[in-house]
Amino acid sequence: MASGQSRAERKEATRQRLLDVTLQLIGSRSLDSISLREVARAAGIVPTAFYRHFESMDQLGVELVDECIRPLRQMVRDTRRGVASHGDIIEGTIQVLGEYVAAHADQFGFLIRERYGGVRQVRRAIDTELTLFTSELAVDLARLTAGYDWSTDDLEMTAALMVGAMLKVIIDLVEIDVRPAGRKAKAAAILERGARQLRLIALGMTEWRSK
Amino acid sequence: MASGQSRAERKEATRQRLLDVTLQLIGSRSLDSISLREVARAAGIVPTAFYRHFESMDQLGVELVDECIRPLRQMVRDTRRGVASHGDIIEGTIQVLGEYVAAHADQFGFLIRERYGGVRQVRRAIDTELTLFTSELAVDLARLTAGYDWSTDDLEMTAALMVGAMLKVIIDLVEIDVRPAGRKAKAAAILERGARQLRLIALGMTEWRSK
DNA sequence: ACTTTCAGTGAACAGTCGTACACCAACCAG
DNA sequence: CTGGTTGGTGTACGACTGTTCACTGAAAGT
Repeated sequence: MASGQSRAERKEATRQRLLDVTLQLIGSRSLDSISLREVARAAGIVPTAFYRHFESMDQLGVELVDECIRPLRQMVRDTRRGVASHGDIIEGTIQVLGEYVAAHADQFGFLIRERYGGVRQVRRAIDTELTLFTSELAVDLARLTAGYDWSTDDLEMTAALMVGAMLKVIIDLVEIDVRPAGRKAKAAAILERGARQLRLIALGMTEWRSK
Repeated sequence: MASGQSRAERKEATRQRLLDVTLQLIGSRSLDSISLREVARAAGIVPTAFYRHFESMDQLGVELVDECIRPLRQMVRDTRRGVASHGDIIEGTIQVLGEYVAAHADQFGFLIRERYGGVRQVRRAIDTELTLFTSELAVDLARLTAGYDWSTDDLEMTAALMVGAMLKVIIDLVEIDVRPAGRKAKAAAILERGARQLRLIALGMTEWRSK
């Protein structure tokens, strides 16, 4: 352990280590089945030193959500950019989705597992982000349906349906990702199915009229 | 505690009590954050007596899934019956859904929370049931799309999309159900949104052609 | 150079946990 | 009536938990 760092840097390093080992320790268990001592042990510090960085495991959980959601935000941004250049919106979205989930399987696994099972604060943090995601998609849809005067309610419900479908794709991807026997083929099938579901919805949109 | 029962009946009674208190103890926590001792305490027996009924909390969890899924099966059956008598399939389905979730909020809450966060065996038990549900819907859809020669893949992906949407409805219903401020109105809004999502999908189906 | 700050230490605490074991006493079959 | 079966009891054990407290020593501020 070379130590050519300032004190603040050292602190930030262990803090990050605590977050990292927690994520990796989680594997496929729930956050609140992991003890503070266990995390400290894995991070190579004494239990009491944990409190120099977080006041509880719950708080660590909330900050872990933030960190896991950052790549998700990046994904959304990239998708929107990719959309501008590609002709097929759905194909582009699905492709980006596949890449990001593969690159951040641990983080997505954590988010999925804590979405409903976790502590209230953690659940809330995830839920907020997801709602935000949905509204952003609704805005995009408004652009696409301009001229058909869709109600905001209809836009929101369609966006929610699409986000739900994408979420299911992510979940399925993460679930196969753990044991990589024929991983690529399975992933492709899941993505393809998601794409078809989006197309089906898009097809419905062409016929839909807000009443 | 009047005891005008046979020994077998007494045993079954405490067994059921263990399942009941676990479900009610779960409230909004995860199953594996509940200790064997806690359950025994709530059921009014000594910790060691727990082993006369289940060999571990995990096994109790699996059996609890079975018990919680029974009303779900009933719901599916009722829905299909209701469909035969009603003109509007979607409207009927949604209505039955709303009633069943309201009547079994605890059970559904448990299933939702353990769907991704729980122990492997519990997750598997829930997943199996859900997959079965989807295939049954696919069969129903095959009847409706007869003449348009849909591929089985397309039937399955459409059924999955619909089940996903319904699942989201259930989740939203359970989440508001805990604090009943304006519960009825919110529930109605959620159900209405779910109905519209199903209609949007149905609309897409009329335009879809399997390639 | 001197003092303050503070990330990390190590021992100790009161609890809770799962489980093993010997022990009842009420039921039931013979 | 009798003897085995078996839910349920009570005690005990070692392991692990979150948190307290006084501490150390190197970096940072002056």
